[in-house]
Amino acid sequence: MMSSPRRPIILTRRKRPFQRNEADETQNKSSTASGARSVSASAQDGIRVVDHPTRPEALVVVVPETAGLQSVLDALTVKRKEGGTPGPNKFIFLSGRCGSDDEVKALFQATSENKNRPEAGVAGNDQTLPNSGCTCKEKFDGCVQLQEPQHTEENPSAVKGPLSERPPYSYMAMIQFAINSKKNKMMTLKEIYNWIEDHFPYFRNVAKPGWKNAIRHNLSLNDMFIRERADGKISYWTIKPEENRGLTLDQMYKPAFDPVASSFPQAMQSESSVVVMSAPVAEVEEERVCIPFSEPCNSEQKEILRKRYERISRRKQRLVPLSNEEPVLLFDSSLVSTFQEMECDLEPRQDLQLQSETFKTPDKGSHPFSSTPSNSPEPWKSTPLDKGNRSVMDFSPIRTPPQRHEHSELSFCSTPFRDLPLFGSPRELLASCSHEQQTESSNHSLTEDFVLDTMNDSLSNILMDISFSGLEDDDLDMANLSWSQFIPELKLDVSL
Amino acid sequence: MMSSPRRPIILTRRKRPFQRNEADETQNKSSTASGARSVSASAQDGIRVVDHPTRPEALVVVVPETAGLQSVLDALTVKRKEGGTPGPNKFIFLSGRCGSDDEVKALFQATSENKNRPEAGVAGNDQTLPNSGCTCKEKFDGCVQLQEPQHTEENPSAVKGPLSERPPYSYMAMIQFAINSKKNKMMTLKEIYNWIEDHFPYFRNVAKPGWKNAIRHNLSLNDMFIRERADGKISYWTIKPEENRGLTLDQMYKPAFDPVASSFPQAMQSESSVVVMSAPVAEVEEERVCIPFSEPCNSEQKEILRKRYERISRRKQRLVPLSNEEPVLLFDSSLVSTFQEMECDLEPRQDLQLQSETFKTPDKGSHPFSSTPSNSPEPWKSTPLDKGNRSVMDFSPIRTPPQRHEHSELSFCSTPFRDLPLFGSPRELLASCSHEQQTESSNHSLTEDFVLDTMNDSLSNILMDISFSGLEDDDLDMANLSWSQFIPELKLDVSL
DNA sequence: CTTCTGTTTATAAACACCACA
DNA sequence: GTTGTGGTGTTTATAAACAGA
Ligand SMILES: [Mg+2]
Ligand SMILES: [Mg+2]
Repeated sequence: MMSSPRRPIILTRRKRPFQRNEADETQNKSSTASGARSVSASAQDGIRVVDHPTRPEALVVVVPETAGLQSVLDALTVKRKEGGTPGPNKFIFLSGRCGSDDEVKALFQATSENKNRPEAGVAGNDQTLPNSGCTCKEKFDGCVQLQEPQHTEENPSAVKGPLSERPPYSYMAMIQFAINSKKNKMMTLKEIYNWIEDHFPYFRNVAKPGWKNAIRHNLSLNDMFIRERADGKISYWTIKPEENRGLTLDQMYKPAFDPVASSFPQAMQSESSVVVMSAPVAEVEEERVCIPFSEPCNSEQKEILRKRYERISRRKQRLVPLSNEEPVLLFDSSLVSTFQEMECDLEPRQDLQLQSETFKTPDKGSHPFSSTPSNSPEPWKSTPLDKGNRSVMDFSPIRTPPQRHEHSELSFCSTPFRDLPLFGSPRELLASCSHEQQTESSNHSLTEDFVLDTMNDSLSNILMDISFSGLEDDDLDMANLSWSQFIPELKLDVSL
Repeated sequence: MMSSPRRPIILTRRKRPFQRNEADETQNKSSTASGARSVSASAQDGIRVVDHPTRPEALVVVVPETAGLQSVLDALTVKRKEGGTPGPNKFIFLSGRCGSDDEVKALFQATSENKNRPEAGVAGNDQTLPNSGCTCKEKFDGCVQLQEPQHTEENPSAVKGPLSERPPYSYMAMIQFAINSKKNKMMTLKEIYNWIEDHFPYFRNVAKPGWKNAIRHNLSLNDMFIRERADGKISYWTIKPEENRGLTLDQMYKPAFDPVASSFPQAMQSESSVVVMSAPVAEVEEERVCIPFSEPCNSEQKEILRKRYERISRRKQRLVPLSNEEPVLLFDSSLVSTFQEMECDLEPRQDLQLQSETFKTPDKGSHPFSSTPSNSPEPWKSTPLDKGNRSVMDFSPIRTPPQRHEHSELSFCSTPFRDLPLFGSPRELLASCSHEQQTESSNHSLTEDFVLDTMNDSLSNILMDISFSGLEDDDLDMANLSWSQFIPELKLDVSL
């Protein structure tokens, strides 16, 4: 029934194209009119740059595998000249053959439309936030919360497909989803409960009440979740900004049984690769977040990338791909091979057997011979062929090596994207990018970093957040930093 | 049967004097001849300074409650003049009325005699350490491992009283005991297993094999335990030096059923207080480890001390005293009242009831109403009157606020006491001690720090380790730093 | 007094990784 | 060389006790 206790298993590599079910174009109801500029695809070397349908600060870049990095930069430069000054600062790269621009936009419309749900219709608990002395800015568009479509009371049973299947996300992941869904990135415990119950009815309907204990346990135990007390009595849970990957539920791809996310166009489900990465929100000076591209990479380069990965992620154990009914996010296999040796040989999976009873209740067996309690020494009753049931999503907090400050005090009015700019200028980004290497082998190109940082988020989620403070929407005084000025510099560094 | 999962419950406040059983003076077999100097008690104001029976670097200072700090310093100065140059640098303070000097020495003989057990007689696994390319110094006397009395094969059944009662120590504590028992403060996993099995036969005899899983789990999860790989294949587990409290099993007081530790003189079991604290081994510059004395302390001072405690200890939740069959370490109640409001009103404890079945097997109940699974909403089947079953020992790692370095590389030949001196000079100690305060209320005296740092180790274990590098036994070139020169400075600072 | 929130430990489990047979 | 295999290490889940508001 319940899946195994260990579940970093989030986004898994898929083997075949999805079994696409039909009810697709039914929910194209999202905000195509709100922030969507027109699709302006500048076809250079087959590259197409498409506005994100709902997020004006984001661009979707469709890159064929044959296209070089130079072409991408050119295309972005052209696109930059078309747009206004506070242009997009987030880039979602799709590598591989994709359908039309509308299909690309529909792709992100579907996933960014976050489960139409009344955000404040549950119990009225959420009103505590805007009223309790919090003077946050009301409109902040750099954040993730794109929904609020004022659907009052849809059928909450349609939120998840089977209505009560346990989501494939760990508690740590779900808490991050919940907190990152708020503008100010802070939630009370009760709000977290409600968010999870609303988005995953499993916990409201079938889970034992102990799941709330588990939530509290995770909040306390994980260093990335910190409690901040307002002057009043209520305390909010936040995510350490320097460890926040900005993960949100809408970044996750929902498998076919999800009626909302299943509207992927068929053409994209075969060979495309979606690479979306959330950069850490706080200051990141040592490790760079770069565009992932598949470049050939020899073994020692792999080793360098592996070590670099270990510096960035707190995770000590590598993640590996695969599974079928877990949520899947498509990506190009050539990206994987640089870090994990292409273990895509998944067996046909004789599914069932004791499928529904693999969860072993504790205290039952008292296996007297193995120190790991479940390593049943009788091999005939082991769970059949769990190989292949692997994943690649890394929800672990970001490791920030020096850990300079013990975490800032409670700052209510801060939107992390604004108060904690990644860099003061594009030149700072590039300087730190090449500065990092010069101690050891200083001759590997920038594209290696791309691949590396792909590994950092386990090849699944790379949203490049350049997000200079000078380019923020309301800091237009500094916005004369030309975006196209940034592109040639990057080009220069790469060609070196 | 098994006690509750949550067990920071280590050293508990006791209510009445112990039921002292008789087999006491039988094991005075320890190394009185080895490093024991003669008892030289300099009675000033009733203070007696006694050499530690087995540890030449340590002094036992018996301080009546009426004695002032000045008297202690005078007594230590006198004692210093008697000894040689590399004099003792560890001080164990006994406050309260104690017996004769021999009784005092017998006290520490009994407890420091660490469970006579052949250290290499189990399976031969321990030989990996001295042979595997480790070039550690063979003789290091600043460490804890005092046993090795070459008792080949005593009855291992006599190690613990009931032969298979679960020890009251958490896994984290036991791992610290194990690792700190080694000279070089590093152990392989197998060595840790063996040490625990040898010292607590419960795990060899009655525990389910899952306890080894728990050990590994603790090693991995706790940041204070770090794995260091030699160039070879074996990997050692160590304790982050800056978080190591130096806890050892022989610092713990064993209750009466323990035949070894039960040899406390009767006179000391009534009103004495043992205060032993291990200073962190690594560099500690912000927070001072000071002598605990009971000084009157008003409420705002308490608040300062409480906040300071929170800076030092990683523990977020206060510890509270009490229990009866748990190991007990005596301490003066006036020390407690400064931090924890003297909650010594323990009920008479109607002991049994479902005493032997309080451990609830998971998955049994499915309590559908409380998010903490065991909060059985039926109050009639709750465990009876657990109030009073409290403790005060803090095994949590020491919090080092800035966390400057990511932990040094694997240094095999280092003995932490030598390589990581606490201070370069006594003056540095005092400077940092008074330097710490000057930001806020700079007028509270040094004795407040004493009380505070008592709180840090939960009023139970304070071993003052002054341990200047210049006073180390083989660095005699710098040893002309007079010890008596240090004492007046401290005196000056205190009287200020 | 209870309930909710928060902290800490214990235990089971899955699985990754690796030395070694 | 490959290939299991068992020991070691990491991570998550769950139950539980208990502190504190
Ligand atoms: Mg936390
Ligand atoms: Mg660890």
